[in-house]
Amino acid sequence: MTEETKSLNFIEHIIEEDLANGMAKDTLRFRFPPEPNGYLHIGHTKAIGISFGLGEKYNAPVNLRFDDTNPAKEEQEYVDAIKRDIAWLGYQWANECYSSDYFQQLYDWTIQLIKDGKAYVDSQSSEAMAEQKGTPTQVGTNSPYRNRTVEENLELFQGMKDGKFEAGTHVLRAKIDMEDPNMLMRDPLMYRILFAHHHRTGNDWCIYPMYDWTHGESDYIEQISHSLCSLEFKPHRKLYDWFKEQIYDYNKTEYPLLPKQREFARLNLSYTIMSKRKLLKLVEEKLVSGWDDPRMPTISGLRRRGYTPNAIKKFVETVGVAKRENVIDVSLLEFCIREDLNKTANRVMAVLNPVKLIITNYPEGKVELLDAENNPEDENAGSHKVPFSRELYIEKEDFKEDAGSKYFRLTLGKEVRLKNAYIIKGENVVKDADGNITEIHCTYDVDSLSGSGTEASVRKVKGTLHWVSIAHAVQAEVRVYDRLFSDEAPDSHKDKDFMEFVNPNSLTIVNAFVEPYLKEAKVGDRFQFQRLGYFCVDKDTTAEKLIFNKTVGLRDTWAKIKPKLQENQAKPQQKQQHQRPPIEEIKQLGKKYTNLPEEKQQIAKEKIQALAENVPYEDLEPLFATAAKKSGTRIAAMITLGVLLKNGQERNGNINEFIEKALDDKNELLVAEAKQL
RNA sequence: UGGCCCAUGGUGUAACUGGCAACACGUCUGUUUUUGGUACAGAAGAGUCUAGGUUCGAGCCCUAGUGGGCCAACCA
Repeated sequence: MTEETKSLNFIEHIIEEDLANGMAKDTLRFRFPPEPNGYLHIGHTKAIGISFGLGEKYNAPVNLRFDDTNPAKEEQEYVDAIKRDIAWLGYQWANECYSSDYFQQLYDWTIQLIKDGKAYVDSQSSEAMAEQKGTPTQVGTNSPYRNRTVEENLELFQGMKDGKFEAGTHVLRAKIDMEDPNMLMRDPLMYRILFAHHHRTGNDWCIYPMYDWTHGESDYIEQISHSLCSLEFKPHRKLYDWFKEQIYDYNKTEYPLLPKQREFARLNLSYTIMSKRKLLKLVEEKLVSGWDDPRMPTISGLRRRGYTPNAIKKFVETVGVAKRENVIDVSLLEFCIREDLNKTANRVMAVLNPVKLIITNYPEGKVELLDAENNPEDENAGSHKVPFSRELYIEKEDFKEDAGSKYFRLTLGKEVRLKNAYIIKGENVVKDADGNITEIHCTYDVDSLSGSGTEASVRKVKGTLHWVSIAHAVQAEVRVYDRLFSDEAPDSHKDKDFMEFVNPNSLTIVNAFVEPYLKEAKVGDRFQFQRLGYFCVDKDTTAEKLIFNKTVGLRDTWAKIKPKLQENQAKPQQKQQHQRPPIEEIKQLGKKYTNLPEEKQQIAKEKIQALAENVPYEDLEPLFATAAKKSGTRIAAMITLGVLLKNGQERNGNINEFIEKALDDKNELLVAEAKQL
């Protein structure tokens, strides 16, 4: 058994506890309840991963339930997209459910509640009701309609259902407690009149149930054991429980299990937004090409960008589940996709920013078909042929006339390897009138062909370049993406709208040259463009035109070195430490002082003494009052005091008292320090 | 002038109350390499928001403070 015991997250702990307390494993059941009012994004992926992941872990069913109680915002397009995305991620739902399927049941229960005096029709304006609701710090007051008779309520509610009233004239409210500190308990709305076409129920209803009433009861009807949602629903839990307890009496034999709502922190990603409303705005204002624009953090966008379900799942697994607000660094997402693609994507060569390279000693008109390994990480990936000739394209970035020793690429008089081909040496350059390099001339070592086994072929050269034969190159459009927002948290600024941070340069279209092998590529195929990054074939590709999306770049150490080299010449600069006051550091050192082994204690003492040089007496004095038992802190204070006294601090009553008290202490270390003073 | 939730390296998540707090990403070194990728080896970086308390012993329990989040849609 090499099974590694992974630590459980808090939700798994809850489930394990429930199981331990006698809950039958086969009653476990979960659900993912999106509202079909937009596309799913990477944040939803966490919720999906949690509930579907739990389903897999416990072999329990997971329902996909569309929370479709607001016909004004919801559309079939979104239902289809949501199903497509979840299926693409590789999850299978047990049942496809719709809250709207429960409208009748919900209605029947509502009649019961009215009869039991637990709900009433209110006929005020929304403004009047809002006023009576109070505020978070102020209790509410009862509606004048709160005590309508059951008969009157029944009749009015029937009228609402029958379409006898205009929208906004009446609502149905639960009768709970207008003084509850939780505002959701102050007679929440259960139904409103809405003359709108519903994507499933058409015009059958003109009253629609509200979220709290619908969601919890949908869970109950489906007998969901654990209803998991994000943190902002925590206050709803009290209402969730209230409704479910009222209903329980009506149907306990049919629906014996009471679901349990638990909340986790939603996922936030740096440099992007996670709000369907805001994403919709980007779509509507055409800042992106649609919900599936590869720059969008939607699942559809990520898919089109070239992300894989595995990478996304790994990502969600890695970020974990907890209750504190978090912002995940995009670098983690990028790590996950690179890790996956590194193992699975075939290597090819493509030049995005070309400059002509002529091998002057290579015969004109000669073409060789060279072997190119598809994937060094996968022995079974095979290889393909790549044509080589006298005139090639290489990246402009890969040549420099005057290069320093840190530059491993092509320069005059030095040798580099052309990937899968020969070793070449830079000879000279041809420039246009403006001084731009138009051609690079080089010579090649005839015996150095990759894989030929000759002595020359195994010579070590500093750099390896990718290239493509001009005569054989296929033109392709490459869409290179930068982050959609320039700010780390675009929607977290009170004073600025997230739209202000939209990066105007998030898309760059490049006309690239790719090796002919790519002519066969199909929409969705993923490749590594050697030395550049991962790319996938976009759905806009036609028979005439190949289009690639850049998924993510390779890790680029050179990109990090380059600016440093320039910087070093520019400025000497000393680095700014984030400084905490020295007394704070002393307190910290002191806290653990007594637990340290002797050797480390000595080091800590020296540190304290050094820090003490910069401690003003006013900072130290409060520490004299440290509780007797916190001897570590007192020792640190004593050491500090020693330094201060040495530096001319005068003794006073407080100081003497502190020393006296220390001399009487049972901690020997403290006594020793005190004696020295 | 309320209620609820949260607080652990730069980021995210762990840690049965018990030995100088672990893992991943990120950062930095080095080795290998026909990708300045990958892989491998290693390093730096927190002493767990603060103050009290309980305990022989607290990141974990209690109290208070501080900081952050959520709650006043006929949205979900």
